[in-house]
Amino acid sequence: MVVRQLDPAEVDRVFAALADATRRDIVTRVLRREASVSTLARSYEMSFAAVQKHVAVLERAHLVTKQRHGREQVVHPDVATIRAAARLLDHYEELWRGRIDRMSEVLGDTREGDAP
Amino acid sequence: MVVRQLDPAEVDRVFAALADATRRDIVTRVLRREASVSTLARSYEMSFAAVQKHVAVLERAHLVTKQRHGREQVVHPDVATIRAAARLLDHYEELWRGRIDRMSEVLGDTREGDAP
DNA sequence: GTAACGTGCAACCACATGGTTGTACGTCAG
DNA sequence: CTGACGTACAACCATGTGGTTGCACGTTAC
Repeated sequence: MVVRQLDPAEVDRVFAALADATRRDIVTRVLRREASVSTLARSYEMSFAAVQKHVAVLERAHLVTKQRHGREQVVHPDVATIRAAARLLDHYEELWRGRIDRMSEVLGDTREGDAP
Repeated sequence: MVVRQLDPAEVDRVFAALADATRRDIVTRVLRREASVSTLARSYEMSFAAVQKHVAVLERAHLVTKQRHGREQVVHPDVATIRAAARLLDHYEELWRGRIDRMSEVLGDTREGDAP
């Protein structure tokens, strides 16, 4: 499967967006079922405007999209971006694996390496 | 394999730490080969103190550890945390998959669902 | 038409972040 | 011993972030 590549500035936005528990909760909620901004807002102990801002941050990071439906704005997840972020972290693990392999090579050690 | 669970506050710190290109570069560098703080500092167009702060942020997020070696402080990666973050994003994808399955069930649609 | 609802946006505030410079201290080389 | 190196830490500044309140505007319900 082809995963869209994110440029560094977009990676910044994605991880920054995920660095807040409320926003992560919004993502998990709309992954289960899309919801309007006001519906989401009722779930949290903060103002509507605050939730609106969180959704805007997620939208700028391309983690969610909004779709107008009458007077409501329905929030949908953008799984491609989540997948791209997951693959980036997987890539870090592969780097680590690569280092283990190089070390094993040097040491003449054929054991399957893993994190210490 | 068992992946250590991160509490929400730690997830905050991990993603916040990864939301900076310099810090991501530091992580990739020490994944390939551990390096002292001063060695890292020479690679970037900023002061030693700035790099030192970036390393401190990564350390607070448990993405790296420091190990004193003489007068040098050697930075090592903490792959367990990277793995935990990757698994968290994988979990989001599974939620999405779960929703697709529920939708398919309701619709009587047996096609393998994927992101639109 | 009117009232309530959902949204967008601006102004404001407290606080964290990313950078700087400067100072101090332990360690290693000569 | 002395000097250079690597580090730690504090003070400072500009900017971004997470929250608030208030207001304006389109949409739906009655």
